[in-house]
Amino acid sequence: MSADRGYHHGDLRAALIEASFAQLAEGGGLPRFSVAAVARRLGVSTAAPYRHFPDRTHLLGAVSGAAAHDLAAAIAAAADAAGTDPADRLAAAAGAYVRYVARTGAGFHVIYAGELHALPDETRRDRTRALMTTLLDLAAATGCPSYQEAVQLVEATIAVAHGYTSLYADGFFARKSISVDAIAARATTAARALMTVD
Amino acid sequence: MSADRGYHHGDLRAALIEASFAQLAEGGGLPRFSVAAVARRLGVSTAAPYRHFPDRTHLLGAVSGAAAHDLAAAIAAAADAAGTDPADRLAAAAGAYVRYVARTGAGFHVIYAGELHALPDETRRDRTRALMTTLLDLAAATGCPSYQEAVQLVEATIAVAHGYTSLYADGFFARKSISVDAIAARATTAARALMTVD
DNA sequence: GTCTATATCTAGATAGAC
DNA sequence: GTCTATCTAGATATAGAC
Repeated sequence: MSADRGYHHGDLRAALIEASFAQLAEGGGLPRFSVAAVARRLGVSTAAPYRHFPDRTHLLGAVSGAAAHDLAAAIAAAADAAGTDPADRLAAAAGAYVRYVARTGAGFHVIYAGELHALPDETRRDRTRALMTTLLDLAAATGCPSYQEAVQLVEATIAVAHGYTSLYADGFFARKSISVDAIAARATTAARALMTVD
Repeated sequence: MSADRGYHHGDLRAALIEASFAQLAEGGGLPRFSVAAVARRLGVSTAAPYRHFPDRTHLLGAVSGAAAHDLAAAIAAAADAAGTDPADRLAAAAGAYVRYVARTGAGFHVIYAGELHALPDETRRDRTRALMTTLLDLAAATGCPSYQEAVQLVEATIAVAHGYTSLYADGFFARKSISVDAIAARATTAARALMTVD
C-alpha cells in the first residue's frame, strides 16, 4: 500500500470508495465517518479527496450506490445458494445482509441514509431501486397476495437482519464473542419464522 | 425553562440527564452525542456539566442506567396490558421498545453501548441486568425448554424491535411518513411471528 | 492531481474568577 | 455551582504551489 508521503494513486476515486468501506467497517457509522480519516488511510493529503468529490456527501453517495449494487448481488447469490423454496430464499437474504454489513460496514443505514435523500445521483438511485426490487421479487415469490404485503414482508425481513447487525456492531454480543456466521444463522432462522404465518 | 444567561438550576444533574434524552431523540445516536450541545439546550455553559459528571462517558452511563430502568418499566406495563397469553406478552415488549426509543432516543445501542462496558457504575449494572431479567422472564413464560433458548428468543425479539426502530430513526420509512404506532404494531406482529414455531 | 498551508467550526476538558 | 476564557484536537473545505 505504500502509505508514505507523496505516493500517487492510479485511481484515487475508486480507492477512496474502497477505503470508505473499510472506514465504515471500523464502526461509528455515518456520524463518525470522516473524509480526513479516509484520506489518511490511503496515505494522501486531506485535500486530495476534494479533487474527486465536491464534498463529504457526494463521496458517501458513491459509497451508498456501490453498497446497494454489491449487496443486491450478495443477496441474489445467497438466494440461489439456498435452493428453490421461496421462503428459504428470502430468509437467506437476511443472512447475506448480516454477513455483508459485518464485512463492509455499509448497510441500510448507509444505503438509504436520510442525509443522502436530496443527492441528485442517478446511478445511486437506480442501484437502490434495484436492490429493493431484488428483495420484493423474493418476497412476492413466497406467495404474498398483494404488493403491499410483499413490501411489509421485505421490511420485516430487513428489520430483523438489520437489528441483529446493528446490535452486533454496537457490541451487544461482544461479551459472548459470537461469530458473524452464528449471527447470520440466527437472522436467517428468525427471518424464516416471519413467514410461517401470513 | 428560561434559557437566558446566568440562570441557576435547582438540580442540574437531573436536568442534564433529561436533556441528554432529548438530545439523543433528535438523532445521530451516540457518535453525535455531545456534552456541549446538552449544556446549550439547558442554557448553561459548556463547563457546567463537568461539575456533575467527570466526563462524557459518565454522563452517558447515567443516561444508560435511567433508560434501562424506564424501559424495563415500559415493557412490564405493556406486557401486563397485553393480557395473559405469554406469547402476546413478549410480543408486546417489542412494540413497547419501539415506542420508548422513538420517544427518548435511548435504545439498546445506548443502554448496552460498548464504550460503556468499562464504566464502574453499579447502579447502571443493576438496572441493565434487571432489564434483561424482565425480558428473560417473559421469554421463559412462553415455554422455552432451556435458558439458552430463552436467551436466543429474547435476542431475536430485541433484534426485530431494534431493527424497526433503527431503520425508522435513520429515515428509512421517512418518505411514506409512517407513524410510530404503526411501526410499533409491525414490530409486535413480527415478534409474535417469531414464536409460532420453536 | 496531489501537496502544503490555512480559515473556520465544533467538541472535550481544565483553570481560575465570582 | 456556575461562569468566562482557554488549550487541544479533529473535521470540512478552500487557495495556491508544484
